[in-house]
This record gives sequence, structure tokens and C-alpha cells, in this order.
Amino acid sequence: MANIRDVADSAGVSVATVSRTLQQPERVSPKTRNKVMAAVQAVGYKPNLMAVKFRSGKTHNLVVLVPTVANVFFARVISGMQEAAAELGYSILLANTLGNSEIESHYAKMVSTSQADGLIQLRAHNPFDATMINDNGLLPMVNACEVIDDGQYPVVSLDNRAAAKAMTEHLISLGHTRIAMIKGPNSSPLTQERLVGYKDALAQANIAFDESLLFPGDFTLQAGYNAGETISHLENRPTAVFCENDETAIGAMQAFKQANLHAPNDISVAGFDDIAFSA
Amino acid sequence: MANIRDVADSAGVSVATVSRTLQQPERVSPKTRNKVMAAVQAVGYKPNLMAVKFRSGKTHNLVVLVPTVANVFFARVISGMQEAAAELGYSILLANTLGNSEIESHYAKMVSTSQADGLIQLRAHNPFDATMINDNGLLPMVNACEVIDDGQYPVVSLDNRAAAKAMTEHLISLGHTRIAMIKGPNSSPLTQERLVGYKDALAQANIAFDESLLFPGDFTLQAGYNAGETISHLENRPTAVFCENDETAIGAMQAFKQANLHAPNDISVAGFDDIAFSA
DNA sequence: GCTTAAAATGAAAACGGTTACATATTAATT
DNA sequence: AATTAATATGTAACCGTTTTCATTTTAAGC
Repeated sequence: MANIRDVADSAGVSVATVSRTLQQPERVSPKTRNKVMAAVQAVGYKPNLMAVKFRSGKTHNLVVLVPTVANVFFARVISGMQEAAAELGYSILLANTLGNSEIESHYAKMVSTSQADGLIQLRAHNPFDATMINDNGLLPMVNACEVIDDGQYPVVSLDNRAAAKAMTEHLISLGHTRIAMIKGPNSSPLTQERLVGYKDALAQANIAFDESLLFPGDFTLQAGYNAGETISHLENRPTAVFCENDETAIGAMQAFKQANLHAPNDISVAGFDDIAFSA
Repeated sequence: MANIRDVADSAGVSVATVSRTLQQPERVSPKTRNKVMAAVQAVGYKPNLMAVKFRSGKTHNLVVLVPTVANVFFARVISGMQEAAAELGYSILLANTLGNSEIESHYAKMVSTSQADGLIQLRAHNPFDATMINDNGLLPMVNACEVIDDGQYPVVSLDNRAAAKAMTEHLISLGHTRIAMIKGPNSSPLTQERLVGYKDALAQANIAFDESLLFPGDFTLQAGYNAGETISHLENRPTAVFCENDETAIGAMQAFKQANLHAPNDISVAGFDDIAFSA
């Protein structure tokens, strides 16, 4: 494989000039620029980016930790990130962690071992352990979707509390007073926020909060189905269900259908995210 | 950031010994091994993997090109690859190409620029152009799911023809003779194979192939919906539909439902992949 | 045309590791 | 105990770039 020295020889210039031609063309005269470009073609030169990145200390890689790419909502978020990164000349290295903390820290380590410049995570965890912390004690990470809000790391999030409140208000405006909620994992800050928003709306409408209307879940179809089944067989059934995401909502509707309950006549179902499947 | 020389100084050995301790511990005496390990801890050494990879010429990275991670079938395939790669000490760098050939070649270039050791693609394209070809004219790539079968690259695939035949046979065994097919893009070898299998089954049952029963699609929900709508309004409606994947099937069923056709009573729908949503 | 500033280029030192080779140490053999 | 083989360690070259600093060339000013 041709290297920069071959190009230099072929063009009759120094390696420094070749490097400059490629990195900052304006700093080299048009005449030599052409010579160098021709030589690059002639020898079929492709820079060893591993060497470039090593030497320059900038990898232009970003690791993105996502619990599961199979989640349709995440897929959309990821596409957006990829687009933005590409514009700035960065590559996204997608890590499908499956909630496995080993995989998670494996990829997180890419930051502390100079394989990536930073990390974005769509999960409310601190993936760094003591062995990864660098000099200033903080690593380049930003939190999205589900957030760690300890003030240490930048955060990109939506206002889950307000959104959940709005969604609940909508159900109330339709006349519902017994509104079930199929939640995400309790550990998820996202879930906690949405629960608060849900309670906000109830309080505002003078509806008493009923703990027994909360059902556990984990954002999956299956969890929605299970909760839906439970709800179907309740003697005093709620008339509406607040689902923490659309996959859960679809799962729940499936259970309702099997129990011969039809939305929205027999029961109202509302979901978060607006994924393609939900239509 | 501490480097290998700091460790060597702190441990009172040479850098070579430090490197050996880390890479091939068995080649160093237990006594010095301990000294070195202690020094690593003491100075907080984390090897610069960019340097390691550059020097050793092995990145232990694999690029995986996937048209869209939002496809639930792909998501499952990817998880499996990740698992296998991790076992062998490799990392998967997932590239969500969105069918965009710019993104595609951007990531493909990682192979020719020494940023990744190889490429796996879930798409029937040759992502390499002339500028990427190296000395032997072939790059380390394997094809999965949809395959380029030009004999140049290794291939991992399922027997689409046999599977499509089996699925069609099943529909025939249920008494169907007018079986529509909602296809993938014509350019997809996967689609071509499945079409052959479909015809195989028809021929075997002495059912004439009817070109007008083929409907275009592209593996998305939307395409399924569109085809489903067309089918619903056909005067001489087929009694069964062969969908090339489950997302298409779901889209089609949605259209049928809106047209007041209920599966499986009014129309039978069969899909490929067995994704979680399809249940 | 001469002096001086600016622009273009080259030589060589990094970057942080790995590894071939030489040397020193330890163990095995007689 | 002397000789030889095996094992540990050190020295220094090397990987392919970028980048600093010195040097040469070109342009500008008068």
C-alpha cells in the first residue's frame, strides 16, 4: 500500500508538502498542489487514517450507546444524529448494548482509550467507571432521551413532565377519570418525570391519584401485552390507558383486541413517540 | 495522560517489558509482571489504542452496513453479529446507511483507510469503488441477508427460494389458488429468489403464474399499506397475499382492515421474518 | 536593483506504541 | 563447576503521519 513517502518521491517534493497539500491546500502553491495531486493518483495513495488519527489525536469518531436499535423511536433519533455528525465530518459508531453493562463499558472504553472523541448515550446510566476517568475527572459525554441530570454532563431531553401532563389532559378532556398508566422501568428518570406529569394533570382536574392504576412495563411490546391483559380482566376497568411508548401501546391494544375490547370505543389508548407502526 | 514510558520509569523496566507484560504476560517473569501491573495502576495508565492499532496494523473493528437499523429483522441479525464479534475481541461499528450511497461509501472507506479490518453488509451492493480497491483488488467483505453472489465475496444467506416455495405451498394447501405477492425492490436478489420459489410452488400445484398478482414494494410498512389498498379494491381479489417481509404484511393488513377485510377470514396474509411485531 | 517581508518548502523530531535483535540472567545438563 | 540451552530483559528501529523550525524562494517596497 502506497504511503505518503511514495507520493512525495513520485511528486519530487517532501512529505511535509504532501501532508499540507492534503490537509491545508491553501498553504501550498497551485503548481506543486497539482504535482502532488497527480502523484496521489499515480501511486494510488490512500492515507492511513489510523496513523492520521493517532498522530493528530483526533479520531472524529463518536460512540453512541443505545439500549436497543430495535426500538423504532431510537432508530429515528440515531438517524438524526448521524446526519448532524456527518455534516461536521464525524462518524457515528453505533453500539447496541442490549442493556448489557459489559458491552456498554466495552464501548465506553473507546473514549478513554482514544478510539473515539466522545460519547452520546440514550440511556440513563453512567457508563464510565473509575478506570476510565481521565485527568479532569470528566469524560466527553452527552446524555439524550433518558437523562442523567446530575449537572455534570450536558443533556438533551424533552420535557417529559409537560408532555405527559398534556397527554393526560387530553384523555381527561375526553371524559376519562380512571386512566391507567403502563410505565417504563422505575429506575428510568424518563418514567419518573412522566409519572409526575400524569399526576399534575390529575390534580389539576381534581381527580384522585390511584396507585392501583399503575402497571409495570419496560417499553417493549411484550410488557404492553402483559399489562393490557391484566387490565382487560379487571373488574373495575379503567376507561383509558396512558402508555409510556408506542410499542407498549401496540402490545396493550393487541391484548385488548384478544379480550374483545376495541379502541377507542371500549377503551382509549394513548402512546408516546409517534413511531411509524403506531399509525 | 500517562503513556507507556511513564509506566516503564515508574516500574524501573524498559518500555518493551511493559508492552510485553500487557500483550503477552506469559513471556515475562511473575516478579516483574507484578511490578509493572502495580506501576500501571500507580500512574493510571490506559494504552492509547489508536497507537496500538496503528502500529500493529490490526484495528479489531468491523464495519457493518445496514440499510436501516429500524428494520426489526436486521436488528436481530445485528445483535447476533455483535455477540460473535465480541467473543473474538472485535467491535462492531454499525453504519445506518439509510440507502444513501454517500453514507455507504463513507463507511466502506473505513476499510480501505485502515480504520476497520473488514466489512459486513446486509445489502446487495458493492460499496467499494475504484478508489478503494487495494493491491489484490479485493477487500475483506462478507455479504449477508441480501447477497451479491458474484463468487468474489463470501456469502451468508438463507435459502430464499426454498423458503418462499414452502410459504407458498402452505397457502396452496389452505386451498388458495389466487395468491398475490407484495414484492421487495426488483433490484434486490432476495426478491428475485423469492419470486422463483413462489413460481416453483405454483408450477408444482399446476397453478398458472399470473403477472398481475405481483405488487411492487420495498419492505416498508407504507409499501405494504399501498399494495394492500390496491388489492382491496380489485374486482377479482386474490384470496391470499404473500408478503416479502413482516413489515409489509402489517402494512397490508392495516389496509385490509380499513377496507373491512379481516384476516384470515376474508383474506390470508403471510409474511417473512417472524419479527416481534407480527405476532 | 537592493533590501525586506511574506510565502513556500524541506529536514527532522515528534506521537505512543510494537518488535527484531542483542544482551544479560537463570536453569539444565554433564 | 563448567558448558550449554532457555528464559528475561533492554536497546533501538520502526509504523505513517503531522508539525515545528529552519531555509529557500517569491513578491513587495522604495
